[in-house]
Amino acid sequence: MSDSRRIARVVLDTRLPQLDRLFDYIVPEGMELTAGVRVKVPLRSHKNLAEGYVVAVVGESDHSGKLAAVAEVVSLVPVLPDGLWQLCRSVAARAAGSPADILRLAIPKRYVKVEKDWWARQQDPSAAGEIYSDAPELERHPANIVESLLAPHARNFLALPYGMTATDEGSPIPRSARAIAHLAAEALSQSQSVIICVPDWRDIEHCHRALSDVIPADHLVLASGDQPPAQRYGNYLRTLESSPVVVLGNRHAVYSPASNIGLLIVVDDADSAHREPLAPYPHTRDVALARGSLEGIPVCFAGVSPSLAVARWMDMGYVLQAPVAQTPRARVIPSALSLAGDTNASPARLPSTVFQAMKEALGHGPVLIQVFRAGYSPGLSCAQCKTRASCGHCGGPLRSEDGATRPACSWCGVAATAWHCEECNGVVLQPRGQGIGRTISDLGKSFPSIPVLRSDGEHPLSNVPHAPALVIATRGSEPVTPGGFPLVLLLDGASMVQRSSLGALEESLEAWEHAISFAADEGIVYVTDLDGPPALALAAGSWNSVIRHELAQREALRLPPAVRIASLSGSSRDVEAMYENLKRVAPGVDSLGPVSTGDHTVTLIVRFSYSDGEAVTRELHAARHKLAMGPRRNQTERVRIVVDDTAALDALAGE
DNA sequence: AGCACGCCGACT
DNA sequence: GTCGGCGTGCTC
Repeated sequence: MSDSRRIARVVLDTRLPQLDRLFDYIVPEGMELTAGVRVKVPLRSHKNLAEGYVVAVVGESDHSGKLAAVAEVVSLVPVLPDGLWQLCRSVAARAAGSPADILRLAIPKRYVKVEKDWWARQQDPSAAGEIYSDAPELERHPANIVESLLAPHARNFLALPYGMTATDEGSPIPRSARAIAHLAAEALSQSQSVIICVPDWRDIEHCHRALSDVIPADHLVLASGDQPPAQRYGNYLRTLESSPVVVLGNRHAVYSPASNIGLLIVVDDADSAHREPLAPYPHTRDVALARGSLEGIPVCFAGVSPSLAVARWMDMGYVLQAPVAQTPRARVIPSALSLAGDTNASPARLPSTVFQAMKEALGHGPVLIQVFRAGYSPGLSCAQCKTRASCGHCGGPLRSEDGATRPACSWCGVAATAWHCEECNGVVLQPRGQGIGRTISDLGKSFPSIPVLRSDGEHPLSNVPHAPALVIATRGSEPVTPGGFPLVLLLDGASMVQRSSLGALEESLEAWEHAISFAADEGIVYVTDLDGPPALALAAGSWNSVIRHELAQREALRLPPAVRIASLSGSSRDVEAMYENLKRVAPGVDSLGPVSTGDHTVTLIVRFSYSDGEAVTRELHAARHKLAMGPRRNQTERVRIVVDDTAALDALAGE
């Protein structure tokens, strides 16, 4: 028999590292099957079927043993095109993980009914969508910018404008969203697809409104992790069609298999929502670059200011800064939070100038108050000895949500009923530090006739009317208002930027600039409790010197993004052994730690250069494989490996 | 993960 | 004699 036989190479949809390779199966005579389709295949026994995807159909197998046959084609839809498969392999390799884990992020769960409807529509030629011809009256980016952004293999940073504008229907949207929408429309008018990855649903909402003005509905597709799964699958199927689309979504959208992609846009890549929370934790920024180089797709990072990583790439000439016109930015004034003894302090303990400005602004519009985090105070401590209060259950920090309810642990949520201090046996808790919530409740009392609107992660507001109100929002949850806020208050600046986290500066910067961009053009922004270079940079609207300084420091200290890292956690012996192996394949690596992270486990952070990246991640992947294959007397994996794990660095740096 | 294969203790 | 424990290894 021979040349006529077909062999399907299958990647299994499994979480097991030991099955992380391709398996060959005979395609039974007469079975309809192409590369990219979902299949069921026998594994080890003939009644045990595993799901997988056909990666290729070939004539020969290099497997010496006997081949089993594909048991079933789940559906004929080629949900895993070759380009996506190559991308998943590349991303997995970089993170020392399995392609199957990336596939699970990229391809949504199948919905039979949705797929049947879509399939029927595909077979019906009369239902074909119109060809998109030209965008209506675009506020055009200068042609040379568009040209350089859309050039094959281009990598750019696009500085987005500040301030608010409105859709055709009059709902307020940030100018940045409109700038992105118009860029997408330009590419679509050249029959090219565009992928836009934004951090969260709020940005999706803004961009969607902006896009709806310039893109026909049947060329606009949402690809977001938090939409209903059936709808997500339907949208995924739409992107498999050949007509160009604009795909708007969160970090999952970066994998979208849209055809003829002309531009891949990553918005606000400093936002932590771009870091995938599932193993192997790929970052949209890295996936985008991998895709750019694999497929020759131009990549554009966009934001009101660049992330550290992008700033570094610009320094290296790896990413170019797209030239854009200067846009108006609200006036930013840093001011110190008044202390209790300050005679000029307002009732809300704000400097009297700020208080006066609020009074004035509240005469004709809403005032936005950005707070660092939810909750009444940043933590509780023993009233007697001032030791930080921790949970008797798990040792996590105790918090009191609004100052009135019983304190609870912010890690495990257990209420602290009969709390007593570990140090001095005191039983009285008091708020630690200033407590933003207190400032806010004081503010509320100072303006008794003004309504207070709250917006946080759990109860977000997307729009507030342009009417007097105190709008209190946690960072990232700020609503917009028509024309922008006449006054914005950024509270608690120092504690935001002084956290020990490696991302503190970057995240602070992004949160502040975001809030500033929601202000009116003629608006004023006060930042409380912040001084030094960040305050100057915020006032001047230029972070250049602060970012350069930070990058130089990271370079000197050998910290990301100047180097790459991986964390190894497990028994001291296993971790050390793995580290020694790594040093053999890449002599340039060095380490931080090990530090003890729980009973009998230590965490070691391995630092390696970008040029060693391939060797190091390959070795880590092999080590993971070996661990899975080895004896399993202890159910849990013996060493936990996380590549580019900056959270581990934070945990190591300060408790 | 499952599931088969394999090599020691108690059973009709 | 063989039924079945779970320790070890492999899955096209």
